[in-house]
Amino acid sequence: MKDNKDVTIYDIAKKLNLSSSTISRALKDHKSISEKTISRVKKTAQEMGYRPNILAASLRSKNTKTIGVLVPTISQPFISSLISGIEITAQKAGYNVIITQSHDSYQEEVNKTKTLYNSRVSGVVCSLAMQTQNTSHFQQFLNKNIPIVFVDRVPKNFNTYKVMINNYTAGFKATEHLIFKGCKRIAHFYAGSEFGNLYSERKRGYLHALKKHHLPIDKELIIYLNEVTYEEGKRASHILLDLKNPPDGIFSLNDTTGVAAIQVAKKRGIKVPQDLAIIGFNNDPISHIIDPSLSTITNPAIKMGKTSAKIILKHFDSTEKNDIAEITFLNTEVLARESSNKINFKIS
Amino acid sequence: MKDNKDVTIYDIAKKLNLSSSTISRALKDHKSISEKTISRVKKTAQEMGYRPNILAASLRSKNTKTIGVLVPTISQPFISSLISGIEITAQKAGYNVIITQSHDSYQEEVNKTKTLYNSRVSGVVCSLAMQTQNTSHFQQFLNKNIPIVFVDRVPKNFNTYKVMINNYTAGFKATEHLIFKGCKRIAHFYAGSEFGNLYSERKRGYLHALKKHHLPIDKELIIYLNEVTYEEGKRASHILLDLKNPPDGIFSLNDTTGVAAIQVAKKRGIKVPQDLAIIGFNNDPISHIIDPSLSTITNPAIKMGKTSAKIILKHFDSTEKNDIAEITFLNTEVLARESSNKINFKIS
DNA sequence: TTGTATGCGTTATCAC
DNA sequence: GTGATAACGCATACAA
Repeated sequence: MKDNKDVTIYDIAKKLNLSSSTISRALKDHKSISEKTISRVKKTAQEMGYRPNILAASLRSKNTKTIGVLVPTISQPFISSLISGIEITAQKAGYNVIITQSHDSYQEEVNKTKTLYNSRVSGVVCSLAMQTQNTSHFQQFLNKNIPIVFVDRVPKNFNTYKVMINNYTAGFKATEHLIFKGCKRIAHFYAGSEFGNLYSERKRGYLHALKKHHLPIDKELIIYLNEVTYEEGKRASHILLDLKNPPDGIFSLNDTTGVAAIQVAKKRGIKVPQDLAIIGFNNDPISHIIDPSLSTITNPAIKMGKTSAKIILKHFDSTEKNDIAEITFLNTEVLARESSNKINFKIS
Repeated sequence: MKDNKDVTIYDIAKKLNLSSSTISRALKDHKSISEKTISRVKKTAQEMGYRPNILAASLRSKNTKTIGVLVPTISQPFISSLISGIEITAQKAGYNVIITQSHDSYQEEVNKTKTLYNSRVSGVVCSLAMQTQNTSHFQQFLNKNIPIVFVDRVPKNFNTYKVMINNYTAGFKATEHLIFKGCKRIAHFYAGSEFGNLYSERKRGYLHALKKHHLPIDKELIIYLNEVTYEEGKRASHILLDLKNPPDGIFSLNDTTGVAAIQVAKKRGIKVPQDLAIIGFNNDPISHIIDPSLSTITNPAIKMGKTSAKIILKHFDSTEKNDIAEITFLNTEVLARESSNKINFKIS
């Protein structure tokens, strides 16, 4: 019950008539220590209730065994799954995970990088804030050879590890899916700057699919969202449905806004998918709860997290730091559900 | 670009012809240092690119300024919002947040407490695993005077800080809401052990509401879920609707299973809320996406997180550690939506 | 195989 | 108002 002093390697050393360095080595299964000593040391360490002081170890070895995570907001299905994946892999390897949020603000992102930097994290996993236009605030990590993995929302011009899906291909597949279902006038929600290339890549895929299938590109069908929120999704949907010539399909940049589109359509008496087919992105829980269920593109959040953590761990093991610009692409799939289930006539 | 050595207070001291202790004090606005020196020191610290080594500081002062978080799973709306709240408050006070998950396993929870303990966190925020039956693994924190705040899923017999809602009252209110809407046979989903009193408290409120309004308690309407998952919610719903005398209302322990109930009912051609009124718990995003929208009980996740962090911070400031068993109750409200919107005849 | 000595960068306790 | 010095607990280069 008392605020006992911690047992140190010196205490163990004294008890066993050994030196502190022998204890230190024995506890780490150092080669040069005899089996017998090792087991003796470990046993008494156990008995004395020794716990290593990782602070001292970190100070000495200049390695905190901590991965810093910087994301827009924790409380989004995709992000929280991502973090979950990071945590699982990191813990297995004996690494702790520190989390910080930028709340999609550039300034907060800059501040939080400083926090992580000062916390001397061993590595960083980051998904950029929507506002972020340049990434000079991440340079400090590279200067110290601290690996940084960008995930999902990755910067365009910054040579480092990246884990992502091919948003261009995904956007293409999503749009083509609607085309295969018979849509002729497909609208699109996008957002963000050209810098964070995620949404603009999806848009590029969208445009290419239209072109490939000889469908006209109508600028009034391409709506820019100021934020990727439910409210903005509703606003955009109303704009589309107010058009003289409304769309018969929507490829939305995510599920939240896709769901908003379904609800607006339903409220206005427009049938989904018969009059309006919709496909979202991410496979959030809401996408299969909404009625009709929302077709979507899978986005492997947990796997992204695990992969990001693994890359960081691998970086520590390898001595050659050449492949630091490695980009890992994970697979996505079209998840066809009710919201796009029109007559299926495939153009081939 | 180089792996430069970090600037230390010694470097600043040398440059200014001062002692390292003066630098240390100046950087912390120590009273006994002159204004002039303080500003001189801070300026050159800035210029030299000094960053404090919090590892060394932590080692010396035995304070990591870190809050450890231990939750079942990060990727649940309620939990991720909770963490978000913790992070916001902690960061403002200069504290970092380490996250760990128990995945609702008792053994993992024990392991993760050890991880946090060895990481020498300054305080702990924890929501218990479903399986957890005893809390002796948390005793180590109290022994070291490390404050621990249990939140949402709190233990029954463990004297420490707790932040929660009054689940009994909430369960009562939810049930009474259905009664006011005209339900006569109200079913209930519950789960967990008696130890984690959260669900059993809700059940207690449910039972009391029935009693108060002279409705019979029918055991076949009270279904135990092995897990609080969508699948279990579906299984339970089918059991209920297979009954000779099925219920006309369900109070579900959370929104996920409440949504499952709505979907099962719809699939079986049972009208919600006319034939079956349903109320959930938590106000998860899915609850207002489902059609008909799910009435629910609000559960202030972000506020719980912020409150938990504040309690820990307050604990550090206060010298008297008497009120360590303080329990904070946050408010909940009935959110009446479509799934319970039957004819409204109030019994008073 | 084990021991000795030193430093990691702070903070705190004296002393002046 | 400032300085010298000793911890904090561990890891490692160098000796033995």
